Amino acid sequence: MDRRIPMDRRIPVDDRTGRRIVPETIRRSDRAPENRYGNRPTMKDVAARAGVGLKTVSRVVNGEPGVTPETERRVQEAIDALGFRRNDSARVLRKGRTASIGLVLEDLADPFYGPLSRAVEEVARAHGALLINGSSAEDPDREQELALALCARRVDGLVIIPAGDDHRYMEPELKAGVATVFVDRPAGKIDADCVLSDNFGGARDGVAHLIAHGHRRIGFVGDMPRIHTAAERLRGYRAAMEDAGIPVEDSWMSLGVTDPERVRRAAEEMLSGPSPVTAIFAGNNRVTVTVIRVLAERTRPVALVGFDDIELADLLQPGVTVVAQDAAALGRTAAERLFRQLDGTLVTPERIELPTRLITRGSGELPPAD
Amino acid sequence: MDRRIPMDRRIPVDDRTGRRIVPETIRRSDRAPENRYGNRPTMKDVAARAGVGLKTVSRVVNGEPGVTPETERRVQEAIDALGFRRNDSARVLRKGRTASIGLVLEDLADPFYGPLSRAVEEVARAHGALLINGSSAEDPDREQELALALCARRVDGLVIIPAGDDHRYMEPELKAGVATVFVDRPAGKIDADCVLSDNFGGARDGVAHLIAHGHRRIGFVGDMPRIHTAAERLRGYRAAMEDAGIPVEDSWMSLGVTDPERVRRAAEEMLSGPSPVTAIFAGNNRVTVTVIRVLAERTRPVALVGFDDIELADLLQPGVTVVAQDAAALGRTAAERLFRQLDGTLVTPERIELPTRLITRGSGELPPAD
DNA sequence: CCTGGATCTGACAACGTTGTCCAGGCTCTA
DNA sequence: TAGAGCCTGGACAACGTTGTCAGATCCAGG
Repeated sequence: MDRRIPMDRRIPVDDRTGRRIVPETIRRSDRAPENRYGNRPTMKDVAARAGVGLKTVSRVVNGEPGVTPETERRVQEAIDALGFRRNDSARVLRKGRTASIGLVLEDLADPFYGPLSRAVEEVARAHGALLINGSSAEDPDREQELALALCARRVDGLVIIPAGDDHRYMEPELKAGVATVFVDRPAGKIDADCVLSDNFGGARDGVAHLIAHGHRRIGFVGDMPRIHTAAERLRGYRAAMEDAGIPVEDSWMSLGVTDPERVRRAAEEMLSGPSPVTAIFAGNNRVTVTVIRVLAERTRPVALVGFDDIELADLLQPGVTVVAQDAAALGRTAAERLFRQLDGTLVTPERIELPTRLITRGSGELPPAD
Repeated sequence: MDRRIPMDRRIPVDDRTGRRIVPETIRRSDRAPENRYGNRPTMKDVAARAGVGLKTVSRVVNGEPGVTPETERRVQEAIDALGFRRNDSARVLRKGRTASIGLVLEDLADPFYGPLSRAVEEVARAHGALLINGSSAEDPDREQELALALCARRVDGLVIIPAGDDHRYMEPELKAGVATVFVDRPAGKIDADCVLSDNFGGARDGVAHLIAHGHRRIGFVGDMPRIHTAAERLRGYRAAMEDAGIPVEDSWMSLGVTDPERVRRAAEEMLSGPSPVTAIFAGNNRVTVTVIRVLAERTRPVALVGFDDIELADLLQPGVTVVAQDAAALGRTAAERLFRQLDGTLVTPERIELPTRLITRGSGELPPAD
């Protein structure tokens, strides 16, 4: 066996100075110095300027031990002089954790999601993670596209407010270890963590509240039953009516109509039909607002309970009685579960339901005006 | 000069076998083959399974030409079988553009920022970019921390709603080519793109509106003048008063008080002092809400104009007259300018002011009740 | 049968960071 | 003063992708 060290394996040495030649460095310097992030200096540049090795710079940047104060000072100086900022993209590639989580919202312009999103962000921040988000605009395809784009970014986890009802597209991702929590609405066709409001119980209590105040002809204005929350609230309405032994007439229900103009018409119809309702249960905040407008134009008082709280509800005449969800708690709970999945503390998917709260302000306590 | 190659610089050789030791490679192969993103397959894995080269997979994934349909089918099959998803982190590192922009908000729970943020997201989406965001919670340090963290992620650009008034920390980033637009409030101490509402003009018009309805003793409840928007609105108030030749009394102004309880006290004081105001101009949406509450408890009617529109303002008694900003337009304009910076279409920083709109609903048209 | 092009394919080197491991200098003890 | 053990610093190979470039393969035309 040949034990000689082949010549060409030796470190190349400059003939004149005797200094070792590090070919990479030399080649790099005579290329156009433009690198792609504008013109960001890299650790290599910092190292060259400080006259230290690459890894030493890395150590300083990451506060790792094993660097003399003097060296550290030199490196820090070079960092400041060059305006160096570590490239987290590269870091992520190397480390495998991105320290970021994704949030797939339904619509940020809906005031319900502001506090929810804010709560998720706070939890993420507490765990040192950034939040990447996007809105599905209630479109299942867009939800999927967004969720998968976030997975391609290798977010550590995903909080999803579902627009669709089939989430099998997430299966490979779940298998690959992407922590995932569905919030506000459950996941469809897969087994995953969900954090929901008690939509059924909340609606049932709200309607029962109206019944307790003497109403029997109670209208329900809700969203498409395809949406889980809408279906549950409808179920709550039916349950409360059934518990009270009141048969529900079809003309008292409006389902799946959401744009204000048509909600308005639906409400007006149930108020003036052959057996007009004396109270309305509104299935979500946007419907509630429209119904308030309709009722404001009428003289006969009609009782109203809305699902979701709305700002200024207490200042209206009468104040609006609502079944309030705690949007912030939903977001917080979901995000916390997500990080517990990442810890490994949490393994089995669960469905968590947070209670709702009936807030009486007047509109729900009006007696029936027959 | 010593021209010898030091022995210890030679490639290490195993004493017994004489073979060169390549430590990394050898060690790696007997390490667990688990890679870090859970266990994601890479292009290499796909290539191996499809029996093609790495680059061919890349070509298929990116829809590049030059792949036989048959090869493409094989690759696609392998991709599906393995559940491969391209790692955008690595892609970003290679390509230099992240196709993501950052948004530094003040507070997502504030309803004003929902539509703004949503508008930014829509524009980003139209340009194929993701949105990474975070809230500064009105804390300048947190704003800086967040903005720099986003830069470290190498976002292509940044939309910032400033909390602080010194943005020199962004200088190296701007120099490095990070597109940046400040929105709602201007950048401090640096020259950068800003998209603002016409806070001065809006406030002046709002106050002039009150004056036109006969008011002379008009209160101003605003935020800290350190905040640009607050300062401008105060300036608008003063200008309108001066234009009308009305000297302003100190007791009519509350500046920098923001928590509801203290706003309430401030409002009550200016309503019951020695020269009580007959109208109030509220400097932002949160103040407006609190003032509405105070006025609702009083019998003497007091006129009110608020800056920022609030939901349901039309349903209160009386309807609340406001100076409305177009939050969505602010966001859209800012984001569009950002992408034009990235295009290279836009070079010189500019300050853009969007007009506000006075919406009369009743509260601002009440006559003075002396 | 060879040549010349047009396809298609794959090796290889980046991108900027971090983990591993070794070298060289130092201090401390025997 | 040697040997053992620390401390500091640096070389090098990943991470998973894409750009470059050159090698295969094929077919038509001479």
